[in-house]
Amino acid sequence: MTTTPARRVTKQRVAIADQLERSEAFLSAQDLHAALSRSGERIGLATVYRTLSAMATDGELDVRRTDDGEALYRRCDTEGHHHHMVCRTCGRTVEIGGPKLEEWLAEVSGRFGYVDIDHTVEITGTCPECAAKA
Amino acid sequence: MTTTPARRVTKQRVAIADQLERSEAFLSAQDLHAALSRSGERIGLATVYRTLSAMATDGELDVRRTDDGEALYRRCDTEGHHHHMVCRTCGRTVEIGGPKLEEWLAEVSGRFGYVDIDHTVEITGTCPECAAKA
DNA sequence: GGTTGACCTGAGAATGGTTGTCAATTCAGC
DNA sequence: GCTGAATTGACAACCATTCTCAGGTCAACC
Ligand SMILES: [Mn+2]
Ligand SMILES: [Mn+2]
Ligand SMILES: [Zn+2]
Ligand SMILES: [Zn+2]
Repeated sequence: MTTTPARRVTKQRVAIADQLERSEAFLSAQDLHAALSRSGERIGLATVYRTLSAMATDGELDVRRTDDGEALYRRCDTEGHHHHMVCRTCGRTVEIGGPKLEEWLAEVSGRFGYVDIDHTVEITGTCPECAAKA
Repeated sequence: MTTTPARRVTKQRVAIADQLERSEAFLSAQDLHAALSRSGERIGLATVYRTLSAMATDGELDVRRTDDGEALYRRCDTEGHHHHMVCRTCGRTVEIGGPKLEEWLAEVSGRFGYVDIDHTVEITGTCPECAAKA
């Protein structure tokens, strides 16, 4: 029985959640902090990091990692297990799931005797809009 | 026609390659440097980073990222496109590929009009040996 | 086996994202 | 309103990784 710590609704958290709500793409903590500063919100960088981390833990956000290790966050619209297909140009993201992938996983893991399987799938491509502009 | 820079065989690179050769698991640059120091090899940390990076670029190594962004390297036994199933306990890794996954990718990306698709799949589980010990 | 020069090394400084510190502030229940 | 735990933010600390550059080393060619 872990005592769940009380969660407060602060001006900062609302501002961060709003910003995430209106973004279709994945954003870094630094990105978000810069955007908030630009729009007049004066929020500490540490608070942004803390809030993003907490929201991710609560499943409200998806996390992704840049090739050089930077963490990117985006609101998660889908409940339950799923994956993402991200546009490498504009960041537009589609949430994806499907039994075919899971079947393949079960088959492959079974073949080698691996159990208690976890997996992450990252798909990157160019979205229709960006492809049209090219 | 980019002039390929000459590659030299130095004591340091041999030591690093050897260490990688005898490891079944993914290792970080720091891990590797520590292991080399322990076995008497006195190699600069910067050299380890440079060498791993170069080998990865040449396709001799696979790279993986920890959840907190640390880069892990392992010798790659397979030529061409493939994925990995890693034991979360001992690091033992199986190289995996298959048309079923690629078919699924083609179908999904096509459905949303995404083109020029790239993807990474990370599978984590418990290998038969480690499962037996549990 | 000696010369030569591009390549390579390593100690230390610098970088940059992220987390820790802690006094001051702010929610939220009473 | 009062009160205390939760939260904030300026700043320091962390830590993996990269940069710098003076000195060392490989390999080709005599
Ligand atoms: Mn999602
Ligand atoms: Mn491989
Ligand atoms: Zn796009
Ligand atoms: Zn194992």
